[in-house]
Amino acid sequence: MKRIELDLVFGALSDPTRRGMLERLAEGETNVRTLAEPYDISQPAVSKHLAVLERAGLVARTKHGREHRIRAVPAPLEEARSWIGHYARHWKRQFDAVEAYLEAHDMKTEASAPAPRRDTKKET
Amino acid sequence: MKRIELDLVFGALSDPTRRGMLERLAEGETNVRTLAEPYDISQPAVSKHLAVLERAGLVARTKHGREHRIRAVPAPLEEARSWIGHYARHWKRQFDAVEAYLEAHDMKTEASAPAPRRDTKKET
DNA sequence: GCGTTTCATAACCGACCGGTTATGTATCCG
DNA sequence: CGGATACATAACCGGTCGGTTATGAAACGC
Repeated sequence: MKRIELDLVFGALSDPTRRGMLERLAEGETNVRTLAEPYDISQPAVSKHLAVLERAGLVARTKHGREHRIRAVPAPLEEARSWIGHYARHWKRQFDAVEAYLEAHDMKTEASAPAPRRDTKKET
Repeated sequence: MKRIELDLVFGALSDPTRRGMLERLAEGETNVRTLAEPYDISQPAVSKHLAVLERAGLVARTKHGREHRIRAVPAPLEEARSWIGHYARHWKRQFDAVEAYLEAHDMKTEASAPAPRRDTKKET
């Protein structure tokens, strides 16, 4: 369930136009037209991008007459950041260990050691 | 250029199988078969997922004989996290302001005030 | 050498994505 | 009222995506 949400959040972030819109929204609420301004795409394309962002919960909409004011919603982003952060810690540790190993054995650039010096203790 | 990279990173993260693989990689390097084990998909499908992760720079590969040892690479994730973090600060501020406003005016749930009490000073 | 294992590549399929044009629906305004 | 403005929706199109089966290539082990 959370999985699906993350799918949508990361999926929404994978497009530069949508990221650009979110960046713009950091400056404050705007209507759709203003949000679309920097991009050389049709108005329906903008509506679609907004729909994607909305489905992911990244933006919310408040109708003011014929205008739709769009604002960013930080919660899903925090979730995404948290996911990354949670695993990044492990990865970093892992990565550092590998780096240290390669460094120590002077094996940078493509390992593959075909005839291994068998004094390495096979660390399962 | 960085834009394209972020596209790839977020795009790679938008799939639950690939996120699962990264989670698994937090526990350490593995070969492709082991990485594929939890998923009920064909081996070529796994290869494709790995290719996506590799293109995004999230994963690196070292051939050991016929095995390909896969490991996580933290750098692109840090970049993604940093992007989120950079704008999340603004969004949060923005969001809190809006929340406070709605709270103060008791306007939670769908605003749109059709017949506005016209003592509000029209704040552009 | 030969079968097995590990993985990649090719070709194909249905679904979705990002874009378009055309049209519809409210709302504002003169 | 009627036109203009702000937006959504529908229908379509080419490309990518996630999956498949079939096949290929390289390394291991007997």
